[in-house]
Amino acid sequence: MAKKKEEKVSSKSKSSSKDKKDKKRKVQESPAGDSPKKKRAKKEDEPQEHIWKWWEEEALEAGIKWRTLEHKGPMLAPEYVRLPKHVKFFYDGKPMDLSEATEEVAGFYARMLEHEYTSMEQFNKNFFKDWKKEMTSHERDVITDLKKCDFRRIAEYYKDESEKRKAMTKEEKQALKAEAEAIQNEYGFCVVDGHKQKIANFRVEPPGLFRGRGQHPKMGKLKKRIRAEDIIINIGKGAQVPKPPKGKWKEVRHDNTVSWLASWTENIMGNVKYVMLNPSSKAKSMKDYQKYEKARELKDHVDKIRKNYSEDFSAREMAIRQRAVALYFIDRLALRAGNEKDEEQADTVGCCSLRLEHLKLSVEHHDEDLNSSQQSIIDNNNSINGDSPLKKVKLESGVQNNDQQSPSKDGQSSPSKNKRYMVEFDFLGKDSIRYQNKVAVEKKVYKNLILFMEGKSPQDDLFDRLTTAVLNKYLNECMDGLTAKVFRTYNASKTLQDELDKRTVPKMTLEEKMLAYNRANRAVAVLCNHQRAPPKTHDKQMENLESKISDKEKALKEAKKEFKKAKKDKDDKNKEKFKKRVATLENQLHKLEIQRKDKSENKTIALGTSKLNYLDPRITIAWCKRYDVPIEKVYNKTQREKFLWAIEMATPDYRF
DNA sequence: AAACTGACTTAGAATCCAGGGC
DNA sequence: GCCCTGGATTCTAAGTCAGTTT
Repeated sequence: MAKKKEEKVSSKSKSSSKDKKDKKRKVQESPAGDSPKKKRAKKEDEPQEHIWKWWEEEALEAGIKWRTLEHKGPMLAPEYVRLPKHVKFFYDGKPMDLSEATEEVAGFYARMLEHEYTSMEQFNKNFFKDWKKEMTSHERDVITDLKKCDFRRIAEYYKDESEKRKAMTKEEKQALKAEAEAIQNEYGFCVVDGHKQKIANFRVEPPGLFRGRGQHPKMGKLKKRIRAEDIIINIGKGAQVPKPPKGKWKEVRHDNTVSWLASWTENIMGNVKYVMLNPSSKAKSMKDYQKYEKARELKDHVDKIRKNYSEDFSAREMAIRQRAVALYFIDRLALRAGNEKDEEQADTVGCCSLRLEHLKLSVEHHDEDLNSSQQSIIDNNNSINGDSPLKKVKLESGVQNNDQQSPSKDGQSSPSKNKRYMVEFDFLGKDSIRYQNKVAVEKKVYKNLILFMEGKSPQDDLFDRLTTAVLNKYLNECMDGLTAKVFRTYNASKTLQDELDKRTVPKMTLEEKMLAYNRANRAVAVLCNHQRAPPKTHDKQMENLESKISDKEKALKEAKKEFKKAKKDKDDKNKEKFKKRVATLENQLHKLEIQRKDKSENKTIALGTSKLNYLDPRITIAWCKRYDVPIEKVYNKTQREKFLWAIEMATPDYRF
């Protein structure tokens, strides 16, 4: 199947690039194909009418993002529709009519009533304060206590509405779908340098209550409605400027050094928000490609860089030692750079912003025992070219690096003592995701950490002489364009490549190959600490699987019995029959068991983020081609669109 | 050199929806 | 044919990092 796609996209024709008007349509791909158009009613086939083979074109000059740009502007959020008269808000037990603005904001809160946000003090405090600002002076006089507010009727109303939507007839749903499609076609695309490109987010964010992650000081604040007057349109000089549905744009500009189509400033954090292109677009794809090329470039420099920072562990200047140790963490543990943050944001950290309270040091005295080194860093570091990232040590909760960990055999150790210098990290990182990891580090690193901590309090910065700017400036001297985040990309992709090499054997079944792939992917997700809340249904899902498995086991047992019986009876016909059945059942059971492993190992690990942002897609595609795994097995439609450039470029022997 | 601003990538949760099992 | 589950998609917050301003 992967074949078909290849042909469609294939660019063997050197002539290339002028095939702009390439009208070739999926529908007529194979006149011989015996499935004419019976699938009409089905979802329209992949709409690749035209593929922009930008990789065969000459690049635009540095800093220029486009030559021409046309679009219809963003779609504004629908106007607020008032509640029916009978849907009442109650204050202190009594129904109360609200002004339009007050009612709208009440509705935002009502819709979140089920959510635990509404039980958080900070959220309620912020909400109430902002809500009051929307009230008339009369309302403000009456409504003085959030606890006396009863939003339940409003919440019910919205719930009913969404139930109604779900219960609509087929025709109604169809109509709605058609409408959505029309909107997508109208606003969802733009034209860049003559090529139609999909837009990622053509709808401006609707008003609502701000939901920060973690302990966000601004949670619950009112996110204001964005009007045309707030929006800057960026568009080609010659292009027709879209008309706002109401009012005027804040500004129309023609800046081809940026890639966004529209922008506005959001009122909570004061950040600029942008309308940008979809990942499948040339602009995004090319950046993606360059990102991985940059990471590959690091391969040629990383040995030197590691040697340098190891030497810098003993530098005279404290700032340099700090830089070295921070870099060591970034490199070996795939930590993020860690910019400073202010009090207006959740308290989270990355490498450079670590505080003393985020790490604990300890020395462990181990009997000489090579087995126990399975997850320590030491073996990596002590060997001259230990070049794989440090693995996590299992802490209380984590789902860890799965199968083949040979349990270390205690006891048979020699009496010689072996000191291990341990650092235990525990901090909240991006999105307030907890990073917990205990690793053995080099002695020099350990001694430096003690030095950096001397005379400080827990809330003080570990690296007080270091900022991300300083670090990145240094990195840029090591290699052109090198920054802290390149290490994450590099280590992630390298890990995938190594793990796939290690885990795949040609004779594996497709399912086994997929398990191997997922495990390789998982190793990366663990490295990068990509977590997710365990799906609410996880336990039930596991139960379901278990019962399927035990059913299958029963059936298998039964079949085996029958087989034996037939054999004894010399009943050749049945013998054959049950032999076959046993084989299929065994096969099915095996698949189920693989599924079980996969699912349970995935409980709290999110594979998507690394797949989408850290793993050079060419590694995956080459693996697919080499081991005859259909690309559809690893990448869904959206992902195939995003990685089209890689599908096109990667040969079976591609290596990161 | 610190603070600020802007542009862009990376992130997990929420919501949507299709297709497999009954 | 209907319902439920789980993957796909959407959403937007939260990072990184460079350039500019103070």
